[in-house]
Amino acid sequence: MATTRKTPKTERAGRRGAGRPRSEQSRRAILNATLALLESDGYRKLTVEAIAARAGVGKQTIYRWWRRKADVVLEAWTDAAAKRIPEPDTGELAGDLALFVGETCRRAEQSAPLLCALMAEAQLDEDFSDRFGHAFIAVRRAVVRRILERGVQRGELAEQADLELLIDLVYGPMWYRLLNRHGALDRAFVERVCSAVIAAGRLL
Amino acid sequence: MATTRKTPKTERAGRRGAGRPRSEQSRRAILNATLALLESDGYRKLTVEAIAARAGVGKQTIYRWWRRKADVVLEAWTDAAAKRIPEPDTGELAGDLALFVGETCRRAEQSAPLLCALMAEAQLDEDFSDRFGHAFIAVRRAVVRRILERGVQRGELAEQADLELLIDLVYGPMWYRLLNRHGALDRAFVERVCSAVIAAGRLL
Amino acid sequence: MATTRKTPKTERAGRRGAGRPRSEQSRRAILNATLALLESDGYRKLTVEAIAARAGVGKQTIYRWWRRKADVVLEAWTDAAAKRIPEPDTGELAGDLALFVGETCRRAEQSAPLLCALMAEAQLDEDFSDRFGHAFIAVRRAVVRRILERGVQRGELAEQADLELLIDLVYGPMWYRLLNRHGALDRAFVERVCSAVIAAGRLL
Amino acid sequence: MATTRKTPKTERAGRRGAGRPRSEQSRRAILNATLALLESDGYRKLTVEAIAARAGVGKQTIYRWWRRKADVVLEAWTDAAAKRIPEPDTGELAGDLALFVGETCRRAEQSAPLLCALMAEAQLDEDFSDRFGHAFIAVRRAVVRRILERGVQRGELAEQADLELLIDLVYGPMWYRLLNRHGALDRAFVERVCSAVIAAGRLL
DNA sequence: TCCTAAACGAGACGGTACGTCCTGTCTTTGT
DNA sequence: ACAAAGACAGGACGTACCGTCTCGTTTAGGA
Repeated sequence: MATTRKTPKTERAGRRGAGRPRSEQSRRAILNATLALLESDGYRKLTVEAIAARAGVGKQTIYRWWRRKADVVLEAWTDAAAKRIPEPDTGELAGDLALFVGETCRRAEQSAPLLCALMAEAQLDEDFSDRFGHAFIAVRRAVVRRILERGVQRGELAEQADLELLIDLVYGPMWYRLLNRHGALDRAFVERVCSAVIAAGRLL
Repeated sequence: MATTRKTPKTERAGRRGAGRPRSEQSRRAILNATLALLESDGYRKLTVEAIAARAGVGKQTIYRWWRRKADVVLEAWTDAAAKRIPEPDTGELAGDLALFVGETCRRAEQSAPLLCALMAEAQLDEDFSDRFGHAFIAVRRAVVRRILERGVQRGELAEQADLELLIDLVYGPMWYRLLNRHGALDRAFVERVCSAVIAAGRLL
Repeated sequence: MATTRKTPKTERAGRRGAGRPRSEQSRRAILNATLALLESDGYRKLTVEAIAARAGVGKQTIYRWWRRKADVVLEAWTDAAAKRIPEPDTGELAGDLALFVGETCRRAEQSAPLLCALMAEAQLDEDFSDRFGHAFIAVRRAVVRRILERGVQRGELAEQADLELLIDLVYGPMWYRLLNRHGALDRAFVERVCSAVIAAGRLL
Repeated sequence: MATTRKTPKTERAGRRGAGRPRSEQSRRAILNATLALLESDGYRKLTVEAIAARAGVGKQTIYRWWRRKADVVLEAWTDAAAKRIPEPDTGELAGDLALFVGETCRRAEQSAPLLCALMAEAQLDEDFSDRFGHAFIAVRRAVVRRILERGVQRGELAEQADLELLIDLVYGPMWYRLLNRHGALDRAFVERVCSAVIAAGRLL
């Protein structure tokens, strides 16, 4: 996904200017250490110092490539869950939606603490908020938008349906449950959310 | 709202034991300083030390009455936006919902940064999460639940409608927009969310 | 000796205003830790972090009261070698000088590494240089000056003798040997330096 | 002066094996940058990184040819003040001493900060201390020794005079004033030091 | 003329210590 | 007994340099 880096001097692509190149090994070590620490201690206790120590790396090497802790986490998670959720195309809105929302919820529930921590960080840092919004939220919204657009073309949704709102109906309840932990993202939840979205999309 | 205090020694009511009573003046100063700092610098930079300094108060006085920073913020906001949203009862689901959701969104948009900070804090602190969930989220969900239940009784919603899910459809998109700032909580949003909720609630 | 402190807020004397008073226990712990570490590892390896750790003290507590490492060392040494060298007054210049220079050399040789480190630090830091010059060098020069002045009064030295230069003849060779380690500060050295000073002081 | 180098592979002389030869241009740039930085910021802030940056040179190029920062400084100064002080031989001790001490003080006062920095470094680094002692201090002491020895031969000094001590009387006060900045190395100082040395040397 | 080898600039690397900031607790004096 | 003041132990922060290590490039002989 390539969360934007600091690009310290070199232009990132093209002219592999002078100087020792970035160590892929260190990058991996940092990302792995981050995931391991997240797993064992949670985001609150995750410190840059701990990551550096666990990865056997200087702190500077972290700060050189990531602006803040949350960026490391974002990249670590992105890297780990690299395989995108396949964009389904069953030829029918209900099917597409069920598949996609189902898979999304399944994965979200697995990574719940991490996702919540990222969302929290986005609230505390303007800069990370942007990165998170663009690299993460927006990408996922786009997938749903395409699914819905196909539904409009097939006449399964109203011509003038407010797609942005429908997308919010898909992701809103999911995040709301994730963040507040008052309900599971189970099969029933998925079914009903999908039904609600389709019902709402049929109205003008 | 009475966010749970530490109630340091005295049982809060009854025997107003000896000793200097709590200074209401300090309490106000702390709450005001908190709001002022939140406004000017954002939650990230809000520190207990800064609050104490701004309020002209010892740090201990803060720790004596609130367990953590977020509790102060919660009380500050509760205090400021004290007047509850009236629970409407127009005799019709659509009307009740429109009134309540409209007013909720209006207020939420005003206090957006503060609400987001509280939600963020809830992700980072188990303990505060509980308090936030019970004192805040749950209370507001209950209002919507009562509105919906009246709708069921009047036959405006299906008998077996999943009220929990409908509540999520009310609050989910709102929080989602608040947290991600990708859309406004305007009149159109309110209308369409209400329609969607009602439409979904008519399905089995 | 009271190397000038930062005097953090309170005026140091007089109105012992509110607030927790400075912990004498921490001060002692810091000074002791400093001496112990100096002894075992030398000045080069002496770090503020190590002092704090060894003393069981927060780094802040060190920085609150001393501006830099060398100030701690200066105070630690001053404190330890507190007992001043007695200012001799035998009624005869040769005797006074022999006693004082002898004792000074004896002690200097004992604390050689520490003294050299302080002198080195004074070269690297303008600010410490002043403190060292006034709190240390000047005090010791004054003692010699008084001894010499009594010699002048008794007619043992020329009326117009350049006392400043004579003092340099006393301390110069001593420091020179300390810093360069090319000769001992032994009995012979003391005797000959004293003779030289007196001989020089008899010339116009 | 040839401060000992690392002699990186090549034996320095003889078989100038293959490979790119050392860049005299870089050497000059490093030495100049060092002097410039010393002048503007003082020794404390003189870092290898800063020298490299200012000289437009890789850090490695510095480490390849000098073991530590102080060695660079030593060579920079040696290079700049390259012309040795001529060893005077007027046929008379007083004259020789006056000439040599006068010129030495004149130059020392010019380079005072640099000399003090070198002396400081010698206190902090065992290894550099040796190099400094042998390449610098000892050389200068030898000159004075020869002057004094001629004085002994001519009968201007006592046969058994302690020459080592006399040398300390020459250099000690000078260094002492340089390091403590409590007095100038002016004409009067030179005269009186010389007189004192001769007077002391006449004693047994 | 090419080949080999060392030195070059650049700059990333693992580290260490820095000096600052904030937390939550404590110990005073003052009311 | 509470409050303001402020020192305390602790711990993480982000930065500065250290001395080492690759890189790709340059500059000499020697083949």
